[in-house]
Amino acid sequence: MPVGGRTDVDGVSTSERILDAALVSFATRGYEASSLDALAVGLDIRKQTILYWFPSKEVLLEAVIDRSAIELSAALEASLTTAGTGWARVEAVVKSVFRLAARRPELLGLVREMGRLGTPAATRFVTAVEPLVQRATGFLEAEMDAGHMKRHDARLLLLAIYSTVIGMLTEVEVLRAFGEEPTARSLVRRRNEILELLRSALVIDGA
Amino acid sequence: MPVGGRTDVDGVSTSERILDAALVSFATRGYEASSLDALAVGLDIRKQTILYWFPSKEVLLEAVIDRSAIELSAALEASLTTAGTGWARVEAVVKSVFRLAARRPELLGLVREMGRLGTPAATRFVTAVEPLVQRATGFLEAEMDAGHMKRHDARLLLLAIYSTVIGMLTEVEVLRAFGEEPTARSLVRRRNEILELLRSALVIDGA
DNA sequence: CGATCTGTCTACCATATGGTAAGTGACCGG
DNA sequence: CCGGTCACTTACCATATGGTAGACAGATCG
Repeated sequence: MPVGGRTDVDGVSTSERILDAALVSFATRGYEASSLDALAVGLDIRKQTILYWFPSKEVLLEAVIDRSAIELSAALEASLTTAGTGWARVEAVVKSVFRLAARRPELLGLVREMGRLGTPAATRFVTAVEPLVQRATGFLEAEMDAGHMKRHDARLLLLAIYSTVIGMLTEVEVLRAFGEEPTARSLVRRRNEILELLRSALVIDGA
Repeated sequence: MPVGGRTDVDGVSTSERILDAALVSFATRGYEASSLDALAVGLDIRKQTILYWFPSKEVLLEAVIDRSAIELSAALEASLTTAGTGWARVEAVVKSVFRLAARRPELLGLVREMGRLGTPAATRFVTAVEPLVQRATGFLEAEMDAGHMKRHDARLLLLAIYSTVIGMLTEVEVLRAFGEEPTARSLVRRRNEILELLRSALVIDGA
């Protein structure tokens, strides 16, 4: 899985450009529905160039997953580490996910695609992201033990938070049905609604 | 879109069997990734039989969408109509969605697939389901006005509820990452967690 | 009985797919 | 200046895809 190659004129190597395009396509159209031919055309490249860097479509998928898992983990680890305690920290993390969604929606889209690709692709991703889940549940449990938050099953709570955030970020068509246009303004409103929901579920009144 | 045909030995017409199989495939593998050939093999039928009932793959998709929208709407309208007021009603609806998810997970899966298929397929679905959204928001707003529930933006609240429920029901792989196996027992635990979350967000203490 | 209609089938086809084999030109160390 | 590697290419190929054309058997009906 060479992530190298000569840096192109615009400063991005071909293999990197391929990864970028593949991520977007896998995340929006789905892995099976994405074709190497279409990818190549979009990049103004011959299909064989793709197969030169990534000897098969499956290897390309793995490379996309690995890179995305790293990027995702990095962004979340960062926001999990910084900021205060208790509710402030939860708020910070949610906000950072929304920022990520605005900047690189494909990353969130890929997470959703994971469900479709069974073993081993999904396992690969799950394994890569699991430490993050551990950290997050650990944090939530500690805060609950310390009495800073209402008691919940930490793992299920995290799953619920995840579902809500990802759903409100990625279900564009459903959004339309609910009369929400996918604009930046709407994004902020959705973020605030989520935060309000979580607040009432987590914050202990009079603290 | 003939939904007729001679009723087969087992009491199910061929066109209906095709619709069933197509729904499952579209919902789990995705529309583009589903092939008529594979569908036919699974049904022990020749591909041309599919194309006899549904003259093209796209028409088949539309038929699947229409039928699913009807079934979905029926299930939800029912639970929206019955049961008490305020929180009890919200609880009833959520529970009915979980029941539906246990019985026919493909229906929920198809909803998620909608995001991928742009116009006109998604529009078709959105249009069919919109009245339901209207009813639901109307109900929520009335309850808030009557002071039975904490105030929220009804549409955004509904979107959040939807996201959480659908996410916790369909993201099997993410579930695995969170250490939740997709068993019936786990389903109940997830349902209860969601209900608890919504309770704290909606119920007015001491009412 | 013969004509027609209905449901399913066999026989094809153009195109798209992932992938193999074998080049081609630029650059680079000796 | 020359052999070799690197990045990318053209030339193919077997298979799978959605779809067309038309045959065939059984039911229906005048």
